[in-house]
Amino acid sequence: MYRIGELAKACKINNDTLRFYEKNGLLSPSNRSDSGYRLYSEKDKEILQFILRAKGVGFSLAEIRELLSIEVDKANNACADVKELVDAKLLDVEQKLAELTRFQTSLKRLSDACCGGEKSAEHCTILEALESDTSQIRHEHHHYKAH
Amino acid sequence: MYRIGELAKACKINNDTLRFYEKNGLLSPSNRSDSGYRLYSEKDKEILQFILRAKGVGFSLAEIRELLSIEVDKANNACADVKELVDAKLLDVEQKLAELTRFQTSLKRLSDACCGGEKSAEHCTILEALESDTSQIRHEHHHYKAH
DNA sequence: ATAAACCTTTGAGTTAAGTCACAGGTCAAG
DNA sequence: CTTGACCTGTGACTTAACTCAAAGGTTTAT
Ligand SMILES: [Zn+2]
Ligand SMILES: [Zn+2]
Ligand SMILES: [Zn+2]
Ligand SMILES: [Zn+2]
Repeated sequence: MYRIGELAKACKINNDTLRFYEKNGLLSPSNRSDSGYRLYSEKDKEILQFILRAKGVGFSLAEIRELLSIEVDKANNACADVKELVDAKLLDVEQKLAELTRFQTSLKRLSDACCGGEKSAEHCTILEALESDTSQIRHEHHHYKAH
Repeated sequence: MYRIGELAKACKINNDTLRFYEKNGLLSPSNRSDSGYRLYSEKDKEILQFILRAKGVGFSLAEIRELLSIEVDKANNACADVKELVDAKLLDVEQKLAELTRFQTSLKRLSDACCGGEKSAEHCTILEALESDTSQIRHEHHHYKAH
């Protein structure tokens, strides 16, 4: 049996995180000591590691709660159920990737068009691009590489 | 001069968003009517569009505040200052991309290893991977493509 | 003149995943 | 027997970017 600080240290998380997971229905200690201290079993530790691994591949706590509810009753759940959760998350991640990739492309274009020199920003192509309607950025900078 | 609702509608945002931007030092209307209504000028509208475009390439409001402070005093700022903001954001975006890509890789590997069938999840490779220490996922699923 | 649509301010709620502060109880060592 | 490390519960705070509610004043149209 681990006390809260022992388990937290072993898994490199904060004691409060463990209390937080308990409050949010992810992991409750199997026992309490006479004086009310939380006592976690090996099995509890395994569940915690499950949670941390799931976090490590991008699952939110709400999603992990779903995974856990399947975990504890594998017999009455199908592979399909598990895979569905993974595939939904994958879609989610890919949508975020798509948005970030758009940001990256735009930012790169902005950065590349700007000379980055020490003279006045009065004609900086980045500011011009943000001021104007066009989403296209002119790659000719009238003081490009010059200043 | 636009009243708040007119400008909001023209730019497809919520009235409250405009009030929020004002409270947060991003955009204050140039005028008020006798009865206290906000009155936005064409110039104000352009600043709002600047803000929305900057949001569109991924900048946070705090970052946009910095961009705006350069915008209003271009003469005393250099291209370098602007480019620095863009490059910092680019780095930021690329770090987030890296993390999401790691998630994507892991999730794909998990998904690919699971048969997704309708039989019991008792031996689902996804759950096994999350239960076990190994970050490697065995691609042999003892009921892979079978069930 | 009255209803509808619009505006004002203030302040609270939302989401996610914790983190921290407080006041006090418990346990082991010396 | 006292110190220090640990534990308890409750509840407030954090970040970001809004969004909504309430109570009331203004404008416009009919
Ligand atoms: Zn330049
Ligand atoms: Zn520039
Ligand atoms: Zn299967
Ligand atoms: Zn499976």
